[in-house]
Amino acid sequence: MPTFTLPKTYDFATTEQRLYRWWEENGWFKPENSRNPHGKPFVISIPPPNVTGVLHQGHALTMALEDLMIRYHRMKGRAALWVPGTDHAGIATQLQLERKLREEGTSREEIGRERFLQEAWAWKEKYHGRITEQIRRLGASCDWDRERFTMDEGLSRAVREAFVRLYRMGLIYRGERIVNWSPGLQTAVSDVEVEYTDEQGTLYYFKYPIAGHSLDEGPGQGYIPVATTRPETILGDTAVAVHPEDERYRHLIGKTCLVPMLNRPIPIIHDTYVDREFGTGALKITPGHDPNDFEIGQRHGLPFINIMNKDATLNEQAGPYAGLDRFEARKKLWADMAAAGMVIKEEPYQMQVPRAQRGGEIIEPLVSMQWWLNTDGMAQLGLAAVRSGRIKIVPERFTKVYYHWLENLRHWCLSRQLWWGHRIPVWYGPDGEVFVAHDEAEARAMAHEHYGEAVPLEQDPDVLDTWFSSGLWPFSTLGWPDNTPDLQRYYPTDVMETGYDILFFWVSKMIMSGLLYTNDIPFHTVYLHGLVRDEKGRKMSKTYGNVVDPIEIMDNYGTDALRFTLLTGSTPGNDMNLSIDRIRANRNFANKIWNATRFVLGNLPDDFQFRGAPDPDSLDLSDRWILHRLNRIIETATRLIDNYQFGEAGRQVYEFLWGEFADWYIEAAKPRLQGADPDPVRQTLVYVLDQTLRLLHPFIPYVTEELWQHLPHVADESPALIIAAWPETDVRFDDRKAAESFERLREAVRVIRNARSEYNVDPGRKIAAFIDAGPNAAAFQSQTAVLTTLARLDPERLNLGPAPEGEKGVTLVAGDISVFLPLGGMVDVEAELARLRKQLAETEKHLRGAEARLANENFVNRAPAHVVEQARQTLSDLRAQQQRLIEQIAALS
RNA sequence: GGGCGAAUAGCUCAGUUGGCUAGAGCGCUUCCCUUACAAGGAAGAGGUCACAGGUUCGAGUCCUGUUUCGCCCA
Repeated sequence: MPTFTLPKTYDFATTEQRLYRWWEENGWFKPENSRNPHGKPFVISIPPPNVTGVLHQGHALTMALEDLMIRYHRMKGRAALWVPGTDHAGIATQLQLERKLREEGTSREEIGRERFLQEAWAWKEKYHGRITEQIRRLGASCDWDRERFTMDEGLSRAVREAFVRLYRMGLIYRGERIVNWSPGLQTAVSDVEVEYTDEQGTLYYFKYPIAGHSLDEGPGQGYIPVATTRPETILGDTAVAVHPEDERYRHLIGKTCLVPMLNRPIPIIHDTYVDREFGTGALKITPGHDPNDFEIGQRHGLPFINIMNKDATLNEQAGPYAGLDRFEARKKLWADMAAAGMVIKEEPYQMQVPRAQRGGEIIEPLVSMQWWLNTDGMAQLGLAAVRSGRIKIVPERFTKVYYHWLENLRHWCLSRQLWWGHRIPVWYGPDGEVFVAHDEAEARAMAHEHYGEAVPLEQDPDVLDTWFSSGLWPFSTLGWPDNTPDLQRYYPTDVMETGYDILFFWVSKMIMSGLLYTNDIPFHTVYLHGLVRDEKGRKMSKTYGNVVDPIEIMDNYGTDALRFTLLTGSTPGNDMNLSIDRIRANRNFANKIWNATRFVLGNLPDDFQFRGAPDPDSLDLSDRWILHRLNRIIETATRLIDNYQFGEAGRQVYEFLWGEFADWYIEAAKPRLQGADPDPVRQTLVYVLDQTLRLLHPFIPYVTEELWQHLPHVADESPALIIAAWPETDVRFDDRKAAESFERLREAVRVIRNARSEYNVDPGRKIAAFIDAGPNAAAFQSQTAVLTTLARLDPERLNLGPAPEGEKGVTLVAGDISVFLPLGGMVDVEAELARLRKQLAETEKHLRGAEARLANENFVNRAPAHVVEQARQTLSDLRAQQQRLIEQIAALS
């Protein structure tokens, strides 16, 4: 009968690549080939992974979520477009490359900028394929013809255009301010690229000598006691500050101190910023090397002294300490001060140490000349877009975090002293005159205009922060600044899905720049997912060795298992712990679907004609039940996905397919397939399976597509599941009564199975049964074959009616159904009585609760009608059950 | 210091307009290689939903406070 055979287990390894290629070759990832090519688009821009990076679970989760949305909307008939691409990741990539150069015994300085960039592009070309290949493996249905790279010519033009516009709007300026300096990378980094870690440090207490006095005169006379965590910065002090109301030091205000070892005179000033409780209550002020001191310095007109070179060694301002590394200088200075009698004490101190997000080295605050973006106005735009509801953040609680961040946003340091990135479009004339232009030709023209003759120009050596270009991503990838057809059709995009950890880095910047350049929101919804941790909740890291490699998981368990685990194991905005056990379980789920399909296919004749939705008049009770349930699950899954409750949607369909379709409907179908008229059950099997595969496709695209290809279809059906229509409920199949009757039948089967197990009835043995189904008698009558199969009853000895008088056996009660199994000698009457009395007691307990609830007028009046109705139903069920139990006990006693 | 999240079965987690006798997977116990699937099937044990109050006819779900853990910001 079967037209072919499928292997016993699902072999994902031979399936995945083949299907992905097939989808892609047929152009089904392109919006132009959707069912409604001119319909409403649904667009996602991929969060571009680092072009030289490798796939980790965070990417896998991102891709799973975005592919789910894209596939769902594609099936719903939207022209779905997922724009893929990669990021040049300035710092990360440059770090990699410099490491490589070091291994080769050279350095970027040695080979020079031009060769370095050649190497960088070669490096990018080499690794670009790896990450995009890995994204493909995850089944990501993005339109590769539209792939972009942040340093493409087009996107680079967008970056220059954005910079020039901002400059001409007066929002970009060059200024000497305090920055976060990364000595290893020798570049400035922005505030968000600094992470603060709690570390055990030391608080150094020392004597700040007062000019004209001797240390021997003691505190308040000869010196003022000061504490610091970074003694080397003493060399850059330009004041000592005390609180104006601090009685201990008030008399010293206006006097002069001498910087230890340098003897540079500095004033003692007062400022309410000083915390009298902290340390000694007197604060050394180093405007050149501390952000807070910088502000105090500006307030008081203090000079700032830069004591450091770019590599964090001290410069000539540090006098005898010039040339020393910052930490050596700390040691040496402290030792010298001790020798000079200036040291008071050292205390262990828990401090927050600023470290580079990339690389982890200690960040050094220092003053330097950089390009800055005044974000004040943009921040207001970004705030308004979310406050007004034009942009929605899911989960909603992150809006508060977003607001707080934008409300306190400081100017953004745009320039990086790196080579890999977008060169800042600024040219300088011989006298330092600044020309900001789209390209060199324009700059020359401007310079010519300015000087009245051609002069040599020099371009700013720095590049822009990577996030400056990724901030343009949703529209630069569609062609901006040109008003391309893609930009017109697909912008604004719909959903920005990414990790909550880059809300500040990226999401906020896209919103601000989108509003500024395109005068529109870049997307209407921000969906934020959490971090993927190991199964014990630890952050995955190479040093811990607890990294669960997604590639390895896909090799061992298949892409669908990984995707389903990530999708159903996470809730929006919350971290998830990824466990292999769960992946294995979901691999088994794929196999279950596989085998359910094998069963269905194996029971279709060669000439089977699938007619789509079954004819309601031909249906049996079990068909009506499963079709009613299918309607409910379509409703639920659709609603949940529309509400971004992807995990719950997946779990619900899983339950439906395994717990209802496979465990019950297929089992109930077996006897009918051997019966006189198997066509209705075949039609229903195929129909429900087809619809369920559709519901699962966005979660587990491979196994569903593979199986769907084997299913029979109606004539005008789409060639592939990927572009097939998302299921819709069919009101003809809403049949609550049938569904409830079948639930009763399941209940009856369950109690019989339970009794068989309790009494150790041989699993193979077919037993007699008397089933009194009360109001469901007719429904049960139609299902005798199902009953006998599922409960392993002897068809000859199945009686749909009350139990015989006086026979020994087991009585089972479930609601208004009672079942009698004449197990004769196996039964201990006393034990039976005890069991029934126990069940009666339990029933009556619930009964009292149900009665009390309904006796409460407030409940009946205030609760919604369906809840009251439900309660009444429960009550009547419990009463029927009580009645049956009382009867049975009486019969046995 | 401010903000946010988590706390539910031995373990990992669901449970979103408050309406169940609180669910799943794994693990555990018993039985079954029944012609879709042993990556499986059947039955079962296991939970005062962190704690204390409150709102409500009704709280795992809402409010207040407390404890523990985690994250973000300063």
